[in-house]
Amino acid sequence: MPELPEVETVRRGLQPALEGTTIVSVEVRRGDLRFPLQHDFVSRLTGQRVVSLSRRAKYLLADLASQDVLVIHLGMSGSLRLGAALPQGRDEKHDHVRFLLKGGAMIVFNDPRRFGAMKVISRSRLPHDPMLADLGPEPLGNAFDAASLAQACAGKKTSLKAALLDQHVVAGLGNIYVCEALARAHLAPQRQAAGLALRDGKPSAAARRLVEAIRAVLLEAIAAGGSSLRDHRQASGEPGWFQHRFTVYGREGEPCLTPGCRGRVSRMVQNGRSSFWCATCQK
DNA sequence: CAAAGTTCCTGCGAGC
DNA sequence: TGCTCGCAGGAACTTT
Repeated sequence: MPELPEVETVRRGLQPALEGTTIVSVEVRRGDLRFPLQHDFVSRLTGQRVVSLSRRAKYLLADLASQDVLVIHLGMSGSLRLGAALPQGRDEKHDHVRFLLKGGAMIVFNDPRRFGAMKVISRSRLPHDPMLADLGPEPLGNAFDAASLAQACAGKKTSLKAALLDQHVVAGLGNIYVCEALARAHLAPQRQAAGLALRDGKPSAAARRLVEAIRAVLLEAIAAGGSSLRDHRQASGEPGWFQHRFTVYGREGEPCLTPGCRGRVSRMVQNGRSSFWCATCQK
């Protein structure tokens, strides 16, 4: 499941092949992704030079010389791979879009569940596009700190878990990294989000711990090439390695890894999603 | 308005 | 062994 670290890993893998290169042709094998590809998707990309490849939350943004931007979201099971080799367990039938680049390289969008999305948007309209307009701050950016997180959670009646999954609060986290960040911050997922709110104008210690935990877990995961459960691969085809460093995700019944804690990892369902946590050290 | 529920889709693993 | 079934989940959309 590509969350921010997985998307960033893909971005770094593709950047050298893509930046400064021209898209020679685009082959659409299945255009019915999360929503259908635009009618002029191919024509707006063909012959265009890619100026840069960047990322916003879980979105990849390929800036084109034409002032258009190709926006890509990998959804649940999407991947972008470089070259022709098919990753293990992948079927060519899920290769939905192939980009042939000048020089002969190819980038392939593969997505069994077709929850992914692609769209070409003019650069000037990008900030107003519904996909990106309402996203919260980048968790690794300067705008995200304990005060802003507390502000975003103020008055929320939902759980902390639900708030962190809400892309308006902070953009780029998914189920795995929310579980991991809460474990590191020793905060229970079912805690009220509003409990992080400012106290006497200052962010709570919990908010500060949480921001640091989010940052740390994302940076470590990026350094490890992301997490590969079923789907994610680095652009090279290599799996990421961070799944071996999960402290709670997928570890129901196993011992808590917090030093000195004798608890075990529990699982519960919140808003239809699994939360893994240690009831002993997450309060 | 906010929050919870539903939906999209397919592969996989558990259980019979 | 081979089948069915439930689960996984991001985000848009619908309902409460």
